[in-house]
Amino acid sequence: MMDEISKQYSPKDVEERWYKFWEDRGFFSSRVNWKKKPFVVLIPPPNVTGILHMGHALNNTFQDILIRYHRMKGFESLWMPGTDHAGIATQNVVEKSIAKEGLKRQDLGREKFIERVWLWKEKYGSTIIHQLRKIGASCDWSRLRFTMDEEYSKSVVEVFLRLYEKGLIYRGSYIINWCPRCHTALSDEEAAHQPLKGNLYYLRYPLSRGLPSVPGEDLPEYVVVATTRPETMLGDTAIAVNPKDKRYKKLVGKTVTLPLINRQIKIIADSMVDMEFGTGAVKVTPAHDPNDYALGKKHNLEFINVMHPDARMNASAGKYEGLERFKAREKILEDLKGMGLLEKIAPHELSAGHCYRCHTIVEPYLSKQWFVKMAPLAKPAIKAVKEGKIKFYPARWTKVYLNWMENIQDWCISRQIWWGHRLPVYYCKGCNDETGVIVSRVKPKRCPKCGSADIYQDEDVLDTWFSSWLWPFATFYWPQKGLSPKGALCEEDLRYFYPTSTLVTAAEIIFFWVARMIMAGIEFQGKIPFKDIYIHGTVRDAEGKKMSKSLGNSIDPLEVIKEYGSDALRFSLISITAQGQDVFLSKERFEQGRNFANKIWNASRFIQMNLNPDSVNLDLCVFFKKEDLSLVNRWILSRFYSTLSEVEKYLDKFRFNEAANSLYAFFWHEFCDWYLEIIKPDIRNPHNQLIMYKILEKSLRVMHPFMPFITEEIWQKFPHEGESIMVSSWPHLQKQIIDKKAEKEMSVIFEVIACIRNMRLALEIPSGSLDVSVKICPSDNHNRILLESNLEYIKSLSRAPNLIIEERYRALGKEYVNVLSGMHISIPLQGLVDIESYKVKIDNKILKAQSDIRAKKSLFSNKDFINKAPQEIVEAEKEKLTALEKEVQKLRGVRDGFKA
RNA sequence: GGGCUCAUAGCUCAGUUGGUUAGAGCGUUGCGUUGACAUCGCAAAGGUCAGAGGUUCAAGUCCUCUUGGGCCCACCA
Repeated sequence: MMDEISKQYSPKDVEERWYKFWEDRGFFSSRVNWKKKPFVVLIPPPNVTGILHMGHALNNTFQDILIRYHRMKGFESLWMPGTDHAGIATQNVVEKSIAKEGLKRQDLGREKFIERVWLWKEKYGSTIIHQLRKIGASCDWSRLRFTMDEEYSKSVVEVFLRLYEKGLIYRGSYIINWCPRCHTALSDEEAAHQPLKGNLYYLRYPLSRGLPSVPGEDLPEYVVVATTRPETMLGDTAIAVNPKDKRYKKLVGKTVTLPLINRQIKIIADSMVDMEFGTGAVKVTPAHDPNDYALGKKHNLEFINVMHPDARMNASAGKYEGLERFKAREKILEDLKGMGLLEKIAPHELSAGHCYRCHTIVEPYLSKQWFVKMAPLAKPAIKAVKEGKIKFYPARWTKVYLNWMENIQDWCISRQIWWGHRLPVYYCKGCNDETGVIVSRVKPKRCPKCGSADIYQDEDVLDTWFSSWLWPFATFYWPQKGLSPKGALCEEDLRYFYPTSTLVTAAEIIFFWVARMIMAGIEFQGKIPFKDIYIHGTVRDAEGKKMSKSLGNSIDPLEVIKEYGSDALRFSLISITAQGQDVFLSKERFEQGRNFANKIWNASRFIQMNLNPDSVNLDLCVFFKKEDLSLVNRWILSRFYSTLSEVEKYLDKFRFNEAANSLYAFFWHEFCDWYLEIIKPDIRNPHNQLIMYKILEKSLRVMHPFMPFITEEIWQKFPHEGESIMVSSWPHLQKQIIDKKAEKEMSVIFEVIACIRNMRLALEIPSGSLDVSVKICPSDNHNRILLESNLEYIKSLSRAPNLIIEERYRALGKEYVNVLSGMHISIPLQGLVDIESYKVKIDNKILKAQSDIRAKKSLFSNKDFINKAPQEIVEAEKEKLTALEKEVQKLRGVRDGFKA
């Protein structure tokens, strides 16, 4: 007995129930099974602070489709879930939360503050994990990992040590991106440059007097430099000009007096200076600009840091000490102006790095940080992609990746925040700064060099990405051996599931994450971490702006699920997202998915109401051959398998939208609109019963990865084998059932029906009594038999019960005729309509056909076409031409018939 | 400065290795339906594929340039 299907599909009643069912039965979890091939997807771990947005919904739907598809195809399918501790982001959130109690993190102290972060994480950190369940994500939750797990941290420490021992990690003072609000260093990737409207300030630096002067030498009173950041002038230790610059030739080696500070600074020459820009003379501030830093090193200049970590001016700034940097800028300009040393101000478009967390303008800042030497790691990672071992979809991202990798800069990995992996670096107070550095897995009791026990750990933590780049193998507990805390054998898991299969992510994190995972995978596992990388687009609003909470233009996926259902959300997102293109979303776009879900629901309901379950209990295929099936049954089977083949082809190429649209068109417009309508009058026929059921059941399985909930709900109500559609097998592609001849024949029938419908509309004939005659050439047995043997439903679908098939043209007097595939379709006019207007219509048709004929003929008059084009194209064109010529002939006959 | 990407129906977009009749969803218009579904069905209208040149027997598709959007990278003070 089948459960009845209710009239309305109501997603919220079913989604939660099935999700729980799947999870309770353990369908999401996977274990090493050497008899099966693994298929592994690593979730891009969302931040613990994250809440589900459309980008996640899109990203995770792609992954879930891949995972469910491969699971059904018989792979040991593992979707590894987890969250990222997101150092700065999380610290900021918790700082805000304690601020409500009037506390700063410094009030609590490091240890207490970290405790609070963990408490926060326990309470809110799995929000997004719960939300992912709402969209149906079939992650193996039993393997859930967190980048700050105790075990995960062991991987991080191990990696740090190995790189350090290899000489790939070093400490040094360099200009880094400093966020004055977060009080930490940032990597170059974390300080994205954004255009900024600013000014170019032209400052006069007076030439110092009392210098060795050559008699008769005509020296200017001052040198003018141009700068966008005048406040840094307090740290200037030189002026640089291009050695080729004639304007300044005689000034090289001379000294100027730095205004406001009255420091004597030299004019140096360096080819790095662009003569075209500004005045051709550059102020050099080695402690506040990366270029100036390089100049400073090269020319042995002094490095004067003029700011505190919070971007207030420090003691080196003289009387400006204590002023915030932009306040100091104003004051300095004012003072220079007063002294007549501000020559001019010109508007200037510039770009400045912004903190990726708080969007504060970063300060290029000289400080001592830890770095990873990247070039040696990049080398094999470049090779792997160039050799095609790792492929990007769409391929264009390959170039982006290679370009970055080939110009890779060292990676600043130390952060001056509290939440994160502490550097496994210790210092001995007994030794000096250089020799007292100890890198160790555990805190050493004594200094190995001097034996002192006075040892302390580095205060810094590692960049968050320094843990996430290990995700492909740290999630399998590398480098641990033996049983994992979750009871699996670590090495075995790693050996079986690594390398993973497909990574699905957005372009924004190719540098942050994807490239670094490739480097870490090759370095620490000796193997690439994944084979395919599918890069999908960004979700934008209808205006094309990136959807984000701060812009207030986001559509909450959970709201969409509430209103339309999870399957509708998934299907809509997938079907409108072309490979690698951005998606422009508005809420109405989810109606398409909702409507499709409803269509599936109602078609199933209809089938259930008309299905005798006994008729499908036996595998009736045994009892009849394909040839015994009616044309329409052979046709729908063929269309199903053609569609299946397309879906597989598209999924294998990550063309999800094409796969979704194939399914949509097949199920709705072929199965529902044509097939079910055709078999309706004869629905109890055992063949129809069986095929109808089979097509529905198999379609549900193919649609399941896209729309997991509704397919499960319906599948369970029909006769089925197994516990759940999600662990049923993917339909086997039976190519021999694809029947192009049946598809061709059905398309002739569809054309005839559509033609009659159109003629009826044109003549405005109400339903019911319509005399139609289809006249077929006596030699055309094929079409005659085709139409005669399918006459019943041609009549009913064209609502022309009096339809007759005739072998010869019989004059009906006045008639309206269409010519189609060599057939005359004719409706007697019964003197009701204006013949002249139909003559005009026919004349127009003749004209159109004649112009087509001319186009074809010119094609054939071209010898190159006949000689160079492939034979089958030429043949096809010939056929089209003869068909057109026949049509014109017949149309003429019809038109002339009117005259009779 | 270098690179990527987009421009196709009123709107939002598909269109894979070039093949001659360029598709979908929404919208519009007309018709229809008393038991699968109005969250429906049948139809229609609507496109010189941004512009110019080139390659080719054949170009929405490949190449060059132009125009106009979007994005990324880069040390121009």
